[in-house]
Amino acid sequence: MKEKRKNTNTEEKILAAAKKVFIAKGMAGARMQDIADEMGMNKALLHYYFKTKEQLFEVIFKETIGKFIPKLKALLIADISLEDKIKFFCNEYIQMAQDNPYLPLFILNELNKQPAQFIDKIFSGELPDLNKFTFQLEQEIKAKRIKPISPVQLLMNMMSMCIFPFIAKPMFNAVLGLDELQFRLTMEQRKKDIPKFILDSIKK
Amino acid sequence: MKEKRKNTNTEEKILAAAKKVFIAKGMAGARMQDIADEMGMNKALLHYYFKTKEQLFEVIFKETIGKFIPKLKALLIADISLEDKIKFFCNEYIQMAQDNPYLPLFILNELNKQPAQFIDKIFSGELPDLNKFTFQLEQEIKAKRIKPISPVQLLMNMMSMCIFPFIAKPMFNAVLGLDELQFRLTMEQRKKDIPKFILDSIKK
DNA sequence: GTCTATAACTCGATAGAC
DNA sequence: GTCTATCGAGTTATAGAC
Repeated sequence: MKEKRKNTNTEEKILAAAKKVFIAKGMAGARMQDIADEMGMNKALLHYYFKTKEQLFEVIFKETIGKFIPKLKALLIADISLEDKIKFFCNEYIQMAQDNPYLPLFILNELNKQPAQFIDKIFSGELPDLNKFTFQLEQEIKAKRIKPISPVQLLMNMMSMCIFPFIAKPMFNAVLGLDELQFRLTMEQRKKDIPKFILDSIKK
Repeated sequence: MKEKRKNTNTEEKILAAAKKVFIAKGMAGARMQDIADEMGMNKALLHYYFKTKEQLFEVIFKETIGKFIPKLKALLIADISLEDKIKFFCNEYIQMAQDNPYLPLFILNELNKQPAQFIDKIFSGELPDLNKFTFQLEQEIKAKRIKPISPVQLLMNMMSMCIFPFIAKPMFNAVLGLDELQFRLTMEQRKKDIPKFILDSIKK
């Protein structure tokens, strides 16, 4: 009983420390020693609970991405207006990146290394359903409420504007002369600015 | 004479092999062994021509990126209308990515590993001058020809929409159901669509 | 369960033969 | 100039004491 309790407790501490380190340094950059230091215990223990570094990472990754993807899938088929969909989408996307700054670049790297397998993994074998979104868009266009635009171009624009700044953050900070705080505020602002930018462009 | 010829020849072979490997795996992920294998010779030779891995990387890097950045810097301060600037910028950016499909992700990875040094390297110590662009934008806003928008948000939007699709290509291809050809055509289309999308959004 | 010590491995770099 | 063999630093993983 006592062992079980301790076990669980330590396991959680490891996961918390590992998440912090993995997010800060990425899978390749993270050292098992860093994780041990972060939790104030020793390396060997990590291997006792999670056989390999790979395995430990896998657990963290699945937990982080596992919550986010279903949310996005659900949003695409939700029963709300196109305008709200765009607003919620940008908000969720940017918030996720703010909470997990290292994740986007990591995902893109894995994606490019093993496209098919990786897509299968993150979407759990079921790609998001775009029919509803496409249909909504077509309806708005037919009703002359928005200008003609393909769902492909619209989705590309929306996702790009939300995520790319996080990946290229050091460059933006340097070129645009932002510090950490200003960057954070800029991205906070973009939760509203991107939907507005998009809607200003497509609305008639 | 013979040695000199051989020397140059081998050096070029090394550079070609190294470029391939570095771009595919990044500085940290690349192995000297991989490069040696790629050119069908042995590791020690690499160190004979380029003392360290770092040095070899440096040469490749400068050659690859060295052509593109000055073009962009020049464009920002060019004496053309804001509208044309946006059009040319998107065109150049997308064309570069089409010609070097692996370069964007490579650059972003290196950027995130060693932000300060990397920025110094790619901009050769001199950051792009945004004053002219900012001034032009302000003029247009004052003249009520375009809606208020900060240069930061505008540049972020523009760069994001041009580059991100190349980095996330496998995901877009899967989710949006595109094949290689359709993707290429989509990006070709975006050379015109992105400027239009931006201008539709900000023009009054 | 947790620790210390160390084995096992990876990889950049060098020595030295040809 | 090119090769084989090996060193040495850094890191993951394991053995074994407590």
